[in-house]
Amino acid sequence: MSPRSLKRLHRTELPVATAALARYLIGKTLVRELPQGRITGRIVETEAYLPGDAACHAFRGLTKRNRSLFLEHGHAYVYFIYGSHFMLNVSSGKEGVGAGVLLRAVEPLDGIEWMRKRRSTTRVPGTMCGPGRLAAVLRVSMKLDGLDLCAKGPLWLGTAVRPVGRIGRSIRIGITKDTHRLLRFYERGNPFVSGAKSMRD
DNA sequence: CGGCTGATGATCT
DNA sequence: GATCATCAGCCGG
Repeated sequence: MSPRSLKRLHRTELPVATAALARYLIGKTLVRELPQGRITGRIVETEAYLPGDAACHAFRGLTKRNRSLFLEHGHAYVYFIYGSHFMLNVSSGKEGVGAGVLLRAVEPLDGIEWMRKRRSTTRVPGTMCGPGRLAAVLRVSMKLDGLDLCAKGPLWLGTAVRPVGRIGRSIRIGITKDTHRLLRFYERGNPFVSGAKSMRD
């Protein structure tokens, strides 16, 4: 099920603006190359973190931790939080602009059996719903921070394998600043989207 | 389903 | 010392 038609997204086709990129990435493919094989998933939920947005990690300027957010759009920004989870983001904006898109949920496409072994849970459907679970299954860690997701490598963005459904929009999940902004995007009705039921319709 | 809580460690004040 | 873009487990309805 890894069709030849799966191609890397070219940087020139990625929207530069953060919210536009967050919306654009819904339905696209996330590809993880591992020694054990390839895992692919369909991106079904994202959140935008804009310049001037108090919830964005770049809000207070460049630091060692958030420097990848300032890379040209299409690079990975990975960080560690709550003592146990890695979060995977796609940088947005031109080089020097601190903004990005958090990948919150992916619908499993290929490599599902291997993914399940990675997680010692009895729950089957929610394998990659939620940013922490997503990173755990795809073995995303700080080693991937700063990676070019438009280039051949261990993690990259690919074209959609099937048409995207209706896209919903809501407030972002789990933040404490700038909470009212409608910067979360998701494919409506997709069972792999995280959050409460009301946040999936 | 929805709501709550403790775990856990890097980062910044 | 506080904060934090979360999660699993547990509880009540």
